[in-house]
Amino acid sequence: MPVKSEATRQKILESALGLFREKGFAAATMREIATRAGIASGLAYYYFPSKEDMVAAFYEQANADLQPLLEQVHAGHEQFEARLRAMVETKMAYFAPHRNFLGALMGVAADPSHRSSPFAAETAVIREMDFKHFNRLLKETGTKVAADLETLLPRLLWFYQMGIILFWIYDHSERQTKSNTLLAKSAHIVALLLKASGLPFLRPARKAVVEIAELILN
Amino acid sequence: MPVKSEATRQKILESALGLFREKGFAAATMREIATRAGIASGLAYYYFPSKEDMVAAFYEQANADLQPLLEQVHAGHEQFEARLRAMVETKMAYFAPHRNFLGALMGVAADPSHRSSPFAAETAVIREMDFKHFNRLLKETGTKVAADLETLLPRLLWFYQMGIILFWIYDHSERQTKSNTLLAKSAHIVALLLKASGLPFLRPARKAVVEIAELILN
DNA sequence: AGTTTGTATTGAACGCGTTCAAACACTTCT
DNA sequence: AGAAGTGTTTGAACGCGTTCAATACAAACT
Repeated sequence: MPVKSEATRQKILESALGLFREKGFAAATMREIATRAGIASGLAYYYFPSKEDMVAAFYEQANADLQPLLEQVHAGHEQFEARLRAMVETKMAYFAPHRNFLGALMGVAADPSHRSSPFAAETAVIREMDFKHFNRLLKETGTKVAADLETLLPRLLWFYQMGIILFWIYDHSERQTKSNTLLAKSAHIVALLLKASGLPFLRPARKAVVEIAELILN
Repeated sequence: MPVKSEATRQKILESALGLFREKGFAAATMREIATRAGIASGLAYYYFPSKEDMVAAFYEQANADLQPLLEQVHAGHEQFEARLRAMVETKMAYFAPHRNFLGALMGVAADPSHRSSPFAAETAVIREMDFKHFNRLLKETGTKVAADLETLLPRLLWFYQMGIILFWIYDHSERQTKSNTLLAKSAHIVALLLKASGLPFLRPARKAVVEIAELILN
């Protein structure tokens, strides 16, 4: 019966994430995680391939938790810019208690070959779900762009979001006000750019951007 | 006498960088580094605070080596776009033998609180030297931009360069052709943008970009 | 009822980066 | 020459993430 087993897995994960939040990823030792979970030191490896894979579990948990919240965001905002902002704000708010922990982690984030990087193959499922939300953002707010941009845009917006969140993680300003300003101003620019991207005389510029974006994303 | 001491330091550094290049940062153990350098396992810590600080020494070495090469680049290119490309190409060429090693490292690169991140306080000196080269690029190629942009531009170009190099490090395409295309196309766009940035009707757009750049850079 | 089979759990052991008291080497002073 | 001091070097030891043979447990079969 996998019931007993699943309970143990949860105990370990809770213990781990709690300690990660309290003292950061590096300072939380596997032995301490095991002690708090009330198990032997080796058992965590029966459920998780490594310490880092616990982070992957955290991402999955977070992703699942965020779905209903994003649903509310979609329902609550008609305009592109407002909804885009709300989407990113929602994620920041959700991750806020884990901000330090994410900071300790992000060491690893830029490396796509790393399991717990948001760019890694292992996190593809979560990424795809995110793409879908940006797709929905475009569709439901009636944001029309040229066909060549349309395919790329969800992924470009996802990159944009990752950039903002990365900045937020390392934002040392009081109550992260800088991040909020950055989000507000940049979201406005994104909205303006999308509106402008259809203008006939900007076609060459758009083509150039699309070319580069395709190079990077494919 | 620091003569003997400096020789030991060099032996250790050579051994370390050699092993880093051959098997990557993680796989090269301190004990193996010590063995190859012909010293006791603990001695490396007399010269370097940690394994990671050997990487800092590598950056410093690379930075020093690159100065005369960049000098040549300045001398060899009159036009902004050509010189910008050559600057980045020169760095890629220099780091090419260490590409894998850099990849293994970049895990840590995004984290500014990390000693061996290019964004860290510890690497500020090297960064400043780089800023100077971009300053020179602007001055010597007679690239004039509006005053509000001028102060920020060297740092923005540095960011641009870091982005390209980051892409290059993880570029799995044959002989990194994608990176070269990206560099060529993006350098062209940068040049066009700078020319366009002075146009009167683009003033609001420039202001918006400057505002965001100041938020991020300060 | 015992026996087998498969899963869940233990804790000692491994190699890693790092620390540190002790030993060594080399000047400098008496 | 010896003592004292200072700068190098050693290697055992520590705590870490991780592995794994051994064990406990629980259900299924005879």
